Amino acid sequence: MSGPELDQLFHALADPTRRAILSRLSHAPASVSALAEPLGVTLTAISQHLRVLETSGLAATQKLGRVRTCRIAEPGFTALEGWIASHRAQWERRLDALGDVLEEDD
Amino acid sequence: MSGPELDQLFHALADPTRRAILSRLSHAPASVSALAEPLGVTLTAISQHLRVLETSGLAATQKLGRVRTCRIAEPGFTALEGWIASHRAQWERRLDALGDVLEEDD
DNA sequence: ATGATACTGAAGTCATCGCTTCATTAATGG
DNA sequence: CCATTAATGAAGCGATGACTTCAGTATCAT
Repeated sequence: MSGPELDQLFHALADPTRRAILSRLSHAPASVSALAEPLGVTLTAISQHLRVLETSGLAATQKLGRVRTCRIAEPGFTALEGWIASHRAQWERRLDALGDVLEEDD
Repeated sequence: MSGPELDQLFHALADPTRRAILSRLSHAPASVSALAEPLGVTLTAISQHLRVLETSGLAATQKLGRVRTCRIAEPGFTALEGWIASHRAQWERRLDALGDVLEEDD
């Protein structure tokens, strides 16, 4: 889970169209055309988004004939949860420590 | 947890300098100067990063005198974990379904 | 008051992003 | 074989991103 990989991962998730694609794929696999149809963008745009999702490990695709079938992939989500898990402990300790200080507020 | 908020959140996390800031702050609060020192960038750059982190709910700052003290904030991380939690079930169901199909691979 | 310290605002630069159009390749169906 | 369909490559465009420098504003110490 190196730095550039995390850059790619979070960057991939930062775009609403890509998150919509992921949401769609988490329901069922789909072709590029099927993904494009409800999103109001070009096939080309979807292809580009898919490349981003693929290199960040969030989606995987497979071309059979002229149809590319896209689905959710594991490595991206594993990396995401791994990063959060590796920081959660410190966050919670820090946020608890803040709670002690913030008793004058609110 | 609306769309634009998620955009901001993931965008904030996509930058290595900002993640370094968060990592530092998850250890202890720090001033802007203290954050800048080990990162090899300008004070101005840190100020700009802090604005991003603050609007995405990942950090909070407070200026006393001429020193701005920065610390981890809760809403950002809550939103992050909330988003993941709301998708994990479908992902896992999907990835399990893939496992059944991927017996020809690897 | 004076000078140093801690930061912020404005403006500019260079790279990257998301998207489009146009052209092309490749597979499929009549 | 020919037309349609599915997708990709190339190139360009407007917008945004990360960063810098330079100039300013407060605050603090002496």
